[in-house]
Amino acid sequence: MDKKTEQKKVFLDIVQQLRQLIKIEKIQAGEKLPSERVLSERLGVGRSSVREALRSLELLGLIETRHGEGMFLASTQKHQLVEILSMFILEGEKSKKDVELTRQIHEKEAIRVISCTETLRPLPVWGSFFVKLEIESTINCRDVLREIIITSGNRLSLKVWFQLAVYTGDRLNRNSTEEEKLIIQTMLKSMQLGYEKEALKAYEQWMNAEQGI
Amino acid sequence: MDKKTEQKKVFLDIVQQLRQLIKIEKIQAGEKLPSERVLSERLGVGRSSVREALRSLELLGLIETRHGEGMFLASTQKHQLVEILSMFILEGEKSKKDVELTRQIHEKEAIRVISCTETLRPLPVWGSFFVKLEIESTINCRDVLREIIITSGNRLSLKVWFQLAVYTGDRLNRNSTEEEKLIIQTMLKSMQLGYEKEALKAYEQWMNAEQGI
DNA sequence: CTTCAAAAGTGGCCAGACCACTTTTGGATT
DNA sequence: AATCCAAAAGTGGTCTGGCCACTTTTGAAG
Repeated sequence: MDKKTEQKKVFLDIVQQLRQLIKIEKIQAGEKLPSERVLSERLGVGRSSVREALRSLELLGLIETRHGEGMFLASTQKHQLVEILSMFILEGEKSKKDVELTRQIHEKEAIRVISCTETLRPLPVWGSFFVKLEIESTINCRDVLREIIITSGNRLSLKVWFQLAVYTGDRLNRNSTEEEKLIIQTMLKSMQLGYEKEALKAYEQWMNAEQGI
Repeated sequence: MDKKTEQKKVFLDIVQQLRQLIKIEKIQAGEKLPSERVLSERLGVGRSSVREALRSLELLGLIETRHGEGMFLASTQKHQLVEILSMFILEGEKSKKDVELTRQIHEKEAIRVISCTETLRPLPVWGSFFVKLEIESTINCRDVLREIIITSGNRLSLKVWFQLAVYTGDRLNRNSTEEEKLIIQTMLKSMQLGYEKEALKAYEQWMNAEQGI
């Protein structure tokens, strides 16, 4: 069913797989990534395709390359806007509440965009989520939200969100409760069906349930 | 002296040259770009390097590729040709469209918050706006939006918005047209009365009208 | 003039080669 | 044994050429 979205763009697929790999191997900022040749072999694709993906990530500032040494996961904060945000956060000018609310602004908008965009809803990434939700008894909250923002397609929004998510820390980067899992399932299902209101309602429910954690 | 700034990466250099090419040849949004092979020859580099640059721009959403057809400048909103090149912030690595969309995310949320919050709606600031709209034949677009964001009460959101607004520049910091003025009046009125949907509808209308400016 | 298959043009992807640079290695020197 | 240094290995940077899949154009047959 997802044939048409799968047949395209190997280099985009590689970008996804790289993110998986970084997660699985727990590669931290500043640490070394596998070499191009190794990635090429491990992923079963040509080196040039790997390079296309890596160069894209480099232009996004997500990785650094050092000639003769290798590639490294970029230390965060290269973006002007991001720096400003960080300054604001460190100043503690207001409360965590504003950070949280602002983060949620981006999350809600992403949900709206996806729910209202025909071409975004049937993406294979959702399928993998549903499978995971079936198999696993829990799921990482931040991962779900990040995937949603990424899929919405606004890369600047993603950058802003990511910084805010980092600040939110372990209150976001944690496994869901059983109750939350059900809500998340409802939300994703609604998004996929294009039910914007239901999706947002589930999202609100999720965020409220989170308060008790 | 500029040892460290010297262009080692060909693919980054190509990104720059593409920007020049688009400017010189006056290629507009939606129009076709030279083929990879032509670019390769014209820029005197290998096709694989050209592809690394192009794929990076694609991931950034600046160009679209259609298999068998060619590559096209991403058709964002129908801007005037004036500063298509400013769609690129090569150091900032973000596209104009994303900046605008992200800015609007914050604006819309502020409108929602105000419309749904009893204590925010009757604020005196709105009164002064209505007076001004009565007397003056026009009003500064940025001022209106800034006031809305400020009133919504999320200071972090305001900071983010302000940075984005600076970047948007004179397309935002300008006086409204007669048509816009009426829309703005409708929007403010709706907000004050708590009519969220109507307010957002007017906002959308405003932003769409802005495209023609 | 219409039809439609072949050709041309284009992006997608891969394999191999060479270069420049850095790190590692292992033998020679002290 | 410790040190030093040149060779080897590892890695990113780039180019060439090839093959495939897809779209548009072309030109000959009807």
